[in-house]
Amino acid sequence: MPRPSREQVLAEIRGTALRLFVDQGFAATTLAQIGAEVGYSKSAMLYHFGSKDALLVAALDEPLRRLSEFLTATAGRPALERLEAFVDLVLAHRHEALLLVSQGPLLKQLGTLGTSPDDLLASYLGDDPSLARQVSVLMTFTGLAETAAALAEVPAAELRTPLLAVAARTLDLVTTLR
Amino acid sequence: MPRPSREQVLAEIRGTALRLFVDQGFAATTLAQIGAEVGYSKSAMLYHFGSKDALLVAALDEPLRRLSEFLTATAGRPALERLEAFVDLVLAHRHEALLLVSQGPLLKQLGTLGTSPDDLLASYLGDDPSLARQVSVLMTFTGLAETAAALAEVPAAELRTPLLAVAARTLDLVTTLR
DNA sequence: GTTGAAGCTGACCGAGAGGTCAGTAACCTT
DNA sequence: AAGGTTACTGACCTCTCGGTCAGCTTCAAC
Repeated sequence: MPRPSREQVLAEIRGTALRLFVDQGFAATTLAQIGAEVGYSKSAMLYHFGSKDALLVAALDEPLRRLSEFLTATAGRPALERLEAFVDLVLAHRHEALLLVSQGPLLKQLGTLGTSPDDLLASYLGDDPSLARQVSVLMTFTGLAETAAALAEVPAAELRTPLLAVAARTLDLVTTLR
Repeated sequence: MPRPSREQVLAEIRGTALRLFVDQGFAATTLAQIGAEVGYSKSAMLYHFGSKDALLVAALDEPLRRLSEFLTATAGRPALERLEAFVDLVLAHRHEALLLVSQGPLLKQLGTLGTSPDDLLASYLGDDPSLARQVSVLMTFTGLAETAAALAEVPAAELRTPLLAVAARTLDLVTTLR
């Protein structure tokens, strides 16, 4: 069989690294461990990404861009429709979502990221940055990510409906639903 | 001035360790760093607790007991009253709450804890372990902890009302509210 | 066939981690 | 005053980590 292209290899490394960072934490994850899971040596990780920090940044870059694009693309949509798309996005990328909400301090001290989680929150807040609204959005955002990750064994198709119903309540969109 | 009692010193170490574990992650936190913050050496941490893992267990023991006691004590109460007390508990111990929800894998591989987070969830679930109910409770539990921690600069008195309102919606207790 | 770049490895290095241990100072107890 | 326990330190050990480097193989270009 043909050996995989460079971008395929890099993508696999990024994905594996991200998963391990989420499961064990960034500091507790070893370059050698990441390498072993994808069938390469620790040196190969450093050859491709230069440093462990750079690997984290690279692994976060795509999810962050996808999320950022989603937020701008759905900025004008009706709230419920937007939420629906957001739930699907979280379900499709549970690991990434969890990392973004649960590793706040780590991401802040990293600095070199294009978009910060705070920007994303502000983008969802829209024109109402009241404390009540902040709490609603934060509860939804973090709750969705944590819950989808905690119920990792439940398939997305099964999890989608209850997740959407609860999130709609949290955001006070129930009247729209009924 | 009289030098602090043994239990005072131990409690201060546990509290500082817990805060650093939450802020930086367990693996990224150093015994020397914990020691420096409380004015002792790394060796003193090991003298008092024996190992870094044992310090984590010791630091988690009291919060877990408090939470466990709360759950059994309020098991029979009306849902809204129970939620109110729970919000107050989370607000009073934001660091502990965040550690419990965000470091799931770490706690599991620890093993030596008296009560596991899963037990606590089951205790709140009561007699309805349906997926919809699980999602509701998980969203509330994790969302509250993450949100209270994310808005660390907002005082508890100010955060209490919006937090309670949103959590009540998430748990579908709004009719009770109105 | 030669050349040179790309991909990757394994040996190595320095730093920093948790943990051990002998020793010391302060404090009871008798 | 003496003895013993408690609290704590600093030197040291060992291990593991991220990172560097020289060198090996593969393969495309010419």
